[in-house]
Amino acid sequence: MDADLRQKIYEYIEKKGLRKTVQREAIIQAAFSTVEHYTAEELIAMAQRIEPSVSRATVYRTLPLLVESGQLREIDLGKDHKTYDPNFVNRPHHNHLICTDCQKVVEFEDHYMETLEDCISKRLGFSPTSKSVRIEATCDKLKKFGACENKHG
Amino acid sequence: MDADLRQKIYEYIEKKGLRKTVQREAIIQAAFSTVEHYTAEELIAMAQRIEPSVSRATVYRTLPLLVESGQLREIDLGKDHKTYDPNFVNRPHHNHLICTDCQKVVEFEDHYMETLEDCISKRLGFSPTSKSVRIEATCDKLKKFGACENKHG
DNA sequence: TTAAATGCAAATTATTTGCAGAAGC
DNA sequence: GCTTCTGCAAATAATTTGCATTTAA
Repeated sequence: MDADLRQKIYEYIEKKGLRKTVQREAIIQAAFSTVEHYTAEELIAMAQRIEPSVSRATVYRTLPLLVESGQLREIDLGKDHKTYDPNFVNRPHHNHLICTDCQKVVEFEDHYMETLEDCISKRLGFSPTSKSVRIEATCDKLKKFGACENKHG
Repeated sequence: MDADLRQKIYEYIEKKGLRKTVQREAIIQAAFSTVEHYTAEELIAMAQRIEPSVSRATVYRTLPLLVESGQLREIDLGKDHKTYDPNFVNRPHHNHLICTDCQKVVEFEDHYMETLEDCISKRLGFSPTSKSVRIEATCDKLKKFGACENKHG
């Protein structure tokens, strides 16, 4: 886990007058031990592997902290649950493309979109704080070869 | 309500071998009687004003039909419920900006984004089927004048 | 010491579903 | 007449919360 990231989180926790607990420690450890997206439920499992006393409630209470601190991003992939993305610290401007064939999520960066976002917001009289771009798309491989990497069945 | 839109929906219903019922009729009527975004719950109320026998279950069962038919769009505004947008037929390429001060949703169109979407998808080996761009932003008016149109309190 | 954090289990909220009766074709 | 639809009420699933207890500072 990135030392700088850890420091930023603890700075945030301290600034807020919050406390350092073994459960939080484990959740933070787990939250940034991967570059994969995960759900709250998955994070519970990951954190419990580090510290079995971590409960569902504490994870659900800690997730908003990590998001507020700016180190973790909550993204919407069109599912009925929230998804968390630990990669925004390293790549703050990336977006997501979701394959409608295999549900795979591909991250991509595009700097024109940043510029556009600024233009649009200014044109409308706003200052952008965050954006989310989600593109759903079909896999060209599937169409050509009848197969898609992750496609089941 | 747009006659063409109505026709397209009924074409879809017929093509699917589905039936025309008073409840569906009322829900369709309600769904396209406004240009405002609405939630499922709000649509229930609107439809019941037209036909009191409309139930929650039927609205929830009809919404996916309207979305599949391509006449209604399900959008995500970062709330814990789905939002429906009846304006995509007229403005298929619009996106949404959400004011973090007053929660107002501003629709905007940008054709560069369309182009970008195509480029990005092709670059990655996909064909886009739908995109959603959501920008969250603070209101410049609020910053300058300490007021934001819809801001409460 | 004292305010904050925890686990548990119950509550909440949006949405879905099973079923028996009603209605379209 | 045979399905499809419907309303109802119960089920589901993700997330939140109240409370008694524990723990960090």
